[in-house]
Amino acid sequence: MQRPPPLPTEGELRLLRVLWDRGPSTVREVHAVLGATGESGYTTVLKLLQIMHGKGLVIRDETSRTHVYAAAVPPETTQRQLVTDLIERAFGGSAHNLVMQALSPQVASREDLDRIRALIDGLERREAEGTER
Amino acid sequence: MQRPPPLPTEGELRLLRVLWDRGPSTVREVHAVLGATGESGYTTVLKLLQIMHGKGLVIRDETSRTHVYAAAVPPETTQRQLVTDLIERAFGGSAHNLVMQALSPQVASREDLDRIRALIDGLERREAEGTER
DNA sequence: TTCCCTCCACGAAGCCTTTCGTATATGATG
DNA sequence: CATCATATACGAAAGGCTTCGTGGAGGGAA
Repeated sequence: MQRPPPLPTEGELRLLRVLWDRGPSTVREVHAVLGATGESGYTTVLKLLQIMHGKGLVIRDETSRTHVYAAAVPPETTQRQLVTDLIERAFGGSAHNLVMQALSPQVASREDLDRIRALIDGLERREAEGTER
Repeated sequence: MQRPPPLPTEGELRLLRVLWDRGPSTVREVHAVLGATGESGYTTVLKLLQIMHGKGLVIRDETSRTHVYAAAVPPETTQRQLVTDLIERAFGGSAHNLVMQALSPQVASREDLDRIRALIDGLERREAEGTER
């Protein structure tokens, strides 16, 4: 039995996002993507991926000499954990309070609000149907 | 001119929540609240409050010998910063993606969903009126 | 005044995260 | 086989967070 991986740190999350975007990747590939933006040494990326492997945040294929890393869990799972954690730490455990802040115009763009409304519409419709039957 | 205070760390947020709940408080009072739950040494709380004062996260009244600490910013401001930060780090900058995760049943309770729907209803109504005129 | 209790200030230790330099192994090339 | 480029592994340093021990100052009680 294996416990779920811990929450990723700041830097780990940066790498995870690359792996989620690209799918399984070598260290060099991940480094190339990051080099475009934040700049990080090659061995730094390598070390971090090794640590993440130790934590169970990523899995890797070692059959070829150049290992291929992949995220161990889908983005939704990690994102849900992060949201849950933030709700717990900063919003007294209430998802409602968090959403309220997320909907403030300083945070959500016009497009965000439109899409969120559509989301809620769908949610309400599905629930209404469920209630009728 | 003074820059806004940085994002609070985990431990700092714990103390901030006490100050937001209680209003201005002495070290001893904050410590008493935390002692009920997480258990933290008195000097630990003191030291952390001092650091937070240095960072501008809290203000303090030093007129009496026992200083009185208060949060420097209202909870909404910090919460908005935290949400924005998380959206940036984990959701590719899209508030919509975050709200989607927050609305998942594993995160939001039935009460949360009800209240969020009411929130959206109000938001839509206000916007509809604005559109008509 | 003297004693004692409470409070703040300071410093240091332990831990984690992040970064990178260096050493070692592997495979291709001549 | 010797050489070179590239990959991984290892270790250490720097910085930040959290914790607490100790020292010294202040104010009330005897």
